[in-house]
Amino acid sequence: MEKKCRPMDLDIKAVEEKWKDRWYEGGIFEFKKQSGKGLYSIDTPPPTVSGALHMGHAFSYPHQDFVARYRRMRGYRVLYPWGLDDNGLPTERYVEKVLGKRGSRENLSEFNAECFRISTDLEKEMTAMAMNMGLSADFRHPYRTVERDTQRISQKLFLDLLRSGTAYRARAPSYWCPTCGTAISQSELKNKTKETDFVDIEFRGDDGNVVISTTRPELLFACVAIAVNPSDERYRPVAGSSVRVPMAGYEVPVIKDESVVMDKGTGAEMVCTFGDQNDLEIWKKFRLPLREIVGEDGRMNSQALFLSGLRIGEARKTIISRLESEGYLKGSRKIVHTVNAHERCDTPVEISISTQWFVKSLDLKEDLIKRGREILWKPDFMRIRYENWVNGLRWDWCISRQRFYGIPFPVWYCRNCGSAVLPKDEELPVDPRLGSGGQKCEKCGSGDLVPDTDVMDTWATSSLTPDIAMNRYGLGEPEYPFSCRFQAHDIISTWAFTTILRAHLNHSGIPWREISISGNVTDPEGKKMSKSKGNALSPSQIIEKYGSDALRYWSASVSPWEDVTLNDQELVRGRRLVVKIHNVARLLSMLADGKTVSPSYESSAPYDSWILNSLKTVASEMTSAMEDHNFYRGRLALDTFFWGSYCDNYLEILKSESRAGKDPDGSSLGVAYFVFLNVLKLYAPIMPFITEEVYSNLSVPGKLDSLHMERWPDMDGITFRETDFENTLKMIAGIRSIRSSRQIAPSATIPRVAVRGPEASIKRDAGLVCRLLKVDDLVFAGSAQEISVET
RNA sequence: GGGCUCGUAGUCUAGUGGUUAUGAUACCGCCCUUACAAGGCGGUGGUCACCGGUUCGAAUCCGGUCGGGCCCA
Repeated sequence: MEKKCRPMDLDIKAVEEKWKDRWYEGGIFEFKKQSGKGLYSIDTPPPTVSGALHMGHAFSYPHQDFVARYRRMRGYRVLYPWGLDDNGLPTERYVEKVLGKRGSRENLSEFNAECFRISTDLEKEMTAMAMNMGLSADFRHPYRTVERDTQRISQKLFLDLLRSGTAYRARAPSYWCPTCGTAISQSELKNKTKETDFVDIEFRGDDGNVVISTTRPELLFACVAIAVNPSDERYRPVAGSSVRVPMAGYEVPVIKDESVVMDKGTGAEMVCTFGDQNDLEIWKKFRLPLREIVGEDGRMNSQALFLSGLRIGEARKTIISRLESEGYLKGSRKIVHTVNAHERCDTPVEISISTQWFVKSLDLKEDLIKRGREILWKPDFMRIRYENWVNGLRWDWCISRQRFYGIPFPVWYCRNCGSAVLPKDEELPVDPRLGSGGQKCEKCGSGDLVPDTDVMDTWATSSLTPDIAMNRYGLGEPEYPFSCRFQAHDIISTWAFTTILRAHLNHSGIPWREISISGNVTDPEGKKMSKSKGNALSPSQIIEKYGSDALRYWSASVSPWEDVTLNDQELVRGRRLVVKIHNVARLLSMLADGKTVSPSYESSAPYDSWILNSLKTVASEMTSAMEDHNFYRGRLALDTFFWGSYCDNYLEILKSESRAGKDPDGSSLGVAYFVFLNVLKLYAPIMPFITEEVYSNLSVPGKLDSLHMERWPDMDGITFRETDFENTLKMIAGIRSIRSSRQIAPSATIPRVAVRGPEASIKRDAGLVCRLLKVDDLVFAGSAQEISVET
């Protein structure tokens, strides 16, 4: 069935385009450095430059913007930076995908130039999308994590860590991704469930044999011990003896350790360097020797005997068949288990020994938890997740990556004496890979230097976003810490953690006074939205269909830390609200009949007192919701007030009274304008476009260039006349209900209505109700506490 | 397996011990009414996941079970 549509005189898209251009070209959201109090600084998440902005951004970015706009209206100087995270593995992999080739050290400058060019193009798109969302960030002064300034800061703060001894270079175990050919950190891992062979291998010894179970038979020649549980009776005879590694001709001890699970496989396991985290723990605890058999390229090396040169998967097949033919294989079954994989490429990671840069964090657990508690977490339970992560740390933070496109380590090594050679701070940034710049070794004076060829982990730089933003906007240590960090809960263990760590190490403080956590976006089935699942919608599709204000309205449809479902209910409602606000403005201007109206709250009419007091309540609810970052709570209260009270009742009454000549001096119209102007201000942070448009057309004196420069409504100091109007509203509802159930058309009059209830209210507003609802005769039918209506 | 968290009409959601559980959306009925049919008015729709406990009283507090999400092993 087709709906009849009146032509719409509101072009939402054109309105949004118009204001976007004016705001950003007029630079009204530019940060102006000033001394004095009242700075509100936001540490924003610079999106990773590895693809377009997605619904996760569209959900959480408006939250920062609500707060930025709210704080601005409260008179704060708001620092709301716009940054892009465009160095490191994610961008590099994106570029490799676009170009269809791999980066390499041979043509480093060329490859990095390509990375820069391609990411610059993508960043233009990303910034345009952020503007489409109506963010009030300072887009004129964006920062990039790959630019020279950032490199200088990142290198400088790294050198500070080096000089204070909290950054160190060591040959130590770290996670290694064979596909990306680089070390990675604990936080870059993800779980992957995998079906694999769980095989039993016999180790023979003079004091008896042991059959172990393993999922990593290809690491047989990296075996350095057999471990059994101390309370396992089955292995009492062999515990403490030595057994021979099959086909390898060397012996390993049978050791006892509580960590061995007795009912997993045969209850005996082989300890390899390194099959998993547990191997590493046992290796450290028993000071076992090291046998490295997997090379950096993911192939087995010469220590792996006849497996040499094979990839891990091939080596596994080969060793299983050899063990079988030689009679060492005692059993095999398929199991599904979880392995650690690299989040960027899905490859199961290895643990291997290599020389890497680390930042101390294991020794700092207590300090880091203390720092976490100095910060106000919104909501507080997210702090628990942070503390769980800190308590569960098992590695210092490995920050070096054997990749190309990133911030280089500002370090050379003297070929003569081996000591590290560092640049002076004023020489930064440097790229040692491109030459030495004439440095000499301080110890021996040699100029024969080799560069450090690694680049920093992307988090090593994005953990410095407050420092980067301060530098960009000309602020310094007095402005540290920032007021608030906004980020999603899935990166508490990466971004929040590393930023708190760097603040502790580099500033001996906290990075921000508050952290505000947001949730993820799920599809209507509750699944996390992601490109790989094919369930992702793009923000531009949503904006195209519903408008940016509606998108923002949706993003205020749950508590921000909750995961939100993308369904169209709130988007539909948001767009309707845009239209509604527009139409209210039209009605008011019709009632004003071309005149300028001074908003005022001087009126003695009961309905005016009622709406003014309701406004005061809703304004204070909205304020407290904004302070708590619970935007939905505020939005809900405002919706109910605006649509339910103001539009559906107050304006209907005003219209009817005004036409009946009951507002001769226009004092009620002044109240209507006063309330509407305040509604616009209260909606302004959430729906900046339509409110700005309507404000700009409103015929009231004393307007500013932009609604967003107005002061936030604060009515605590105003006392409005108290009048009971609830009974009148109940009369109206009762009569409307009668009209509807008897199917009386709006244009038809009702001859007679009888009302019971409080006499004073009924008699006072009988005329108003009759005019509003086309009732000829409203009679008082007797006193009662509650209003009841009959014909 | 552990930590955190969520579970309320078809769908989304409000509600931190007290009337008959809040709105929205969807659906149904009436209506183009001089702001608004992208609308108005009215209405149907709920075992507040389940089990037990505390209490005069529980969606709410406590314990357990089941199911979803995130993080970790």
